[in-house]
Amino acid sequence: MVISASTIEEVAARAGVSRSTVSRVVNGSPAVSEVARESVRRAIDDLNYVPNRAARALASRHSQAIALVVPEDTARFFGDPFFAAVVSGIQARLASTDYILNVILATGDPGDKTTGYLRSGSVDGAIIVSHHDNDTFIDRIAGAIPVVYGGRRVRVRDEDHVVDSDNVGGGRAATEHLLERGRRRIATITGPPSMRSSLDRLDGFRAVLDDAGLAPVAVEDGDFSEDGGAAAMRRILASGQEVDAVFAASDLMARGALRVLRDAGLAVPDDVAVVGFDDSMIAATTSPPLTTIRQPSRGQGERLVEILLDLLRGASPEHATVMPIELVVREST
Amino acid sequence: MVISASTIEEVAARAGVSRSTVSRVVNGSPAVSEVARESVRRAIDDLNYVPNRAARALASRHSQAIALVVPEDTARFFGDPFFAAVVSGIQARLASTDYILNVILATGDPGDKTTGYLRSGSVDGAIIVSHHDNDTFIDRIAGAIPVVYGGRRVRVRDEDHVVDSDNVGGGRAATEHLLERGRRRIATITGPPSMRSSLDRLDGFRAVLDDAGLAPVAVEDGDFSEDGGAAAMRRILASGQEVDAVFAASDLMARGALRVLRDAGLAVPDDVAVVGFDDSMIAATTSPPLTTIRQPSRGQGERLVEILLDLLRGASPEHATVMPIELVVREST
DNA sequence: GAATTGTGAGCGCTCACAATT
DNA sequence: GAATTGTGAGCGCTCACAATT
Repeated sequence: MVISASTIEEVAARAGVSRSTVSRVVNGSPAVSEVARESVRRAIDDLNYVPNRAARALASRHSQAIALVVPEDTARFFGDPFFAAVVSGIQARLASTDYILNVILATGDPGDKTTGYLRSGSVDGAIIVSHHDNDTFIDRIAGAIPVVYGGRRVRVRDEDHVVDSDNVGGGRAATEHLLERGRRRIATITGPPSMRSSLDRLDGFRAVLDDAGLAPVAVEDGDFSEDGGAAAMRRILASGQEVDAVFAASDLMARGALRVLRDAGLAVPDDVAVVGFDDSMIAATTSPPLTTIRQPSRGQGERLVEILLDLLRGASPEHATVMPIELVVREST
Repeated sequence: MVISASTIEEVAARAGVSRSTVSRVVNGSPAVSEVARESVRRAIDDLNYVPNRAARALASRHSQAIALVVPEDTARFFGDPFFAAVVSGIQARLASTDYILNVILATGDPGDKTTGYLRSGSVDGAIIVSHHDNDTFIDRIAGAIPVVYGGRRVRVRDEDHVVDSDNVGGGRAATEHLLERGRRRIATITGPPSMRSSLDRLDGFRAVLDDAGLAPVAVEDGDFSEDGGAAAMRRILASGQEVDAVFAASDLMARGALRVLRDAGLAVPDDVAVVGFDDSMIAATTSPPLTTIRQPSRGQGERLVEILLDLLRGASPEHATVMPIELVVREST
């Protein structure tokens, strides 16, 4: 049963006041008498009035909505608990504001429909996560509304507003930990090279091995997915090289690797030590529980919102925020 | 660099035509000369013009957006590959239309902000998935815009438009399969009782056992999550009862159960057979690969869109669509 | 008369300012 | 003069209809 919506004029008529007074009540202006406010409130209840958002946006030039743009494969976005944590941080920080969150899935090249939507005033700003090097449509969005990026872009630009984790530091910490455990034949499973976080974690990994005078046993792309991690692990084993440790650049890929190691009859950590990245919800429930690099995913979501809110109110937040990482030792190393 | 948007009047002036002609070109009307069309196109390009969606919505009374409303815990929504499949079906079916998808996370009681947004003309209709019995805000949405439900509500209402799987049939098929395998001491791990799909799958399970003159060894709530499934399996084992089979009402819960069984030193399927539900992406990669009930999750997403599109164009689609299920036998039974 | 184009009104709000108490 | 209220214009489109070729 869809009831047609009532308008501000109808509410005004019923309450015996003008359009303006209704608008003031709806928007919480203090410049309204108690009597008028009460009468408007009653009329709003009686008529089940909800302000028309398109009209409000047109007049005020603000939509009070922000978009979370996800240029990622749906299965990957949903499959990775890292995103769940970021999103819940975003939602939590937004709860106390008047902004509503609008999740826009922009798999592959989203085309003019999605790009146009984001440029058309439907949202006041956007948070873009899990972006890839070849996502050119992003520039068209950033040319129209304020944008904050979760993770630096592959081509880093100083004018971007970015909330990133210390991925290089995380790659370093994971690798140093493996060296401390006495491992010397270390492989890594990376994220896709189209993402800065993949490159940074790999850089940290390589730097530490370099300093130790070692070379990686293998560098395999696991595409940040569980199946990709499993496939990468299989390739590493199939190459016939000896391996005593693996740094997987996400917990999900690490879980895939653990599965393959178990199926191959290799013990973790006795034969092969494994370090993940994220410390997502799944890290504690793999078998064995996963040593990993914690990044504050939820906090990253909150920070993304804070930067965007600053931008929307015309402030000048810092361009690059780097969240600290931390090694969490469990039983896989 | 945010550039302020140009308007239809500016495009008209530059192209040397009226506002109306620009509108016709933008909206693909055939009643425009080639010359005018070309000149408008150039002006649009030059000015980087994108129609203001709020103005369009206000004038046309259509937003060309539909919402996917998810009254579900963020971690659960993201963690379950079933939703990923439904969402990708929705996106796929929507790709060929002018509608944009707006994912709205409505965890817990979403409050007036979200409800108001959905009632305010921001979207033309809504698809609601993973709804629970106590989600009262749903009625307020359904009173304002057309709504299609993914899954029947706990209180089934004939006037609702619903796309559902044959959950009772799925529960039956899973249980019959276990009986055929010679199992007699069968437990079930259910979804939350606030969801119709949980109740239906349990009904199918009970009916088949009843017909066979058997009683369930245990009925434990696993909350449709992997950890919930693991905890439920632990409770079943701790009860000390003999169990030779488990029907878990989702693949994710089944995976949790498999983990607990392995840790308890029980072999699957030799000691305990396990059937899941969904045939989601993870079913084939558990160890052992999971026997499960396939529901066409992606197809369900597509169908949800089709029903809603019918509603939006004023047609009268059928109220209840039931998607068929199918037993998929792998190695866990 | 058919094809193309433009005009006027209106969608439902906000916001500046004037008017009223 | 301060507190409260209302008026007019305008946000950027669409849509019916009239005007033009």
